Amino acid sequence: MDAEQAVAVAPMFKALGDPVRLRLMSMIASVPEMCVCDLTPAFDLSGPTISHHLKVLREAGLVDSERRGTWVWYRVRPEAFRQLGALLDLPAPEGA
Amino acid sequence: MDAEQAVAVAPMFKALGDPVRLRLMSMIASVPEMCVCDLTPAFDLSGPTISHHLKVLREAGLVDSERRGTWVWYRVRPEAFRQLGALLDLPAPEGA
DNA sequence: ACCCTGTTTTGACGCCTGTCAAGCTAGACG
DNA sequence: CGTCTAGCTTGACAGGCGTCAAAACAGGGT
Repeated sequence: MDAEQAVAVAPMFKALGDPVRLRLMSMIASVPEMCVCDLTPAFDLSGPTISHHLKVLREAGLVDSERRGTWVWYRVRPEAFRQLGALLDLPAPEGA
Repeated sequence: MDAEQAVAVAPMFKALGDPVRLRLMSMIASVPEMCVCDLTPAFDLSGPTISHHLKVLREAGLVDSERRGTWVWYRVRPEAFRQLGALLDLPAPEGA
């Protein structure tokens, strides 16, 4: 992996490097799409804080959001997941 | 994924969420083990800074280090990689 | 015992992050 | 148009992070 690719991919890992965002990601990935109104009550955090975390996930390219009427829906961007998964398939060292 | 698991795993993603650490990890994972003396010159950073990043990777459980004589050698902890990879195999949403 | 090289620790600095309160915007419904 | 709800943005604050210089530590060689 060269420096350029590292700079491109690191933000995705960084976005997942917070327990709240990891749970948000897991919840969103477990269904085709998820309403913010169902995400927020799962945490002991203010609405703005959840909104902030969702923005981080969005800007990392991990999720997409869409407003439909009153509610906003989030879904995962599967190509981002594939990119991360491919990176973790690094050649396993001997003795693994 | 429950909150407890998220708290346990997030530090691994967080450790990979820096371009320097991602490259370090990639370099270490590409061979059975890697000497710090070969890692440091690959970056335009001071020795202490590289040492700091290696410590973060170590404390996240991603690598192990061992001093042999003059030099210190790093190698990946494959079980950590497997744990991360398993998490990224989340059920893909329809329309992927 | 002493120094020389390789690595880590400590201390300090500025920037980034997670959080909340308060204010703002978008859409639905009278 | 007014107002209600859902969600986002802004501003502020404490704590964390990346970096380096300086100092400390570990081994090997002389």
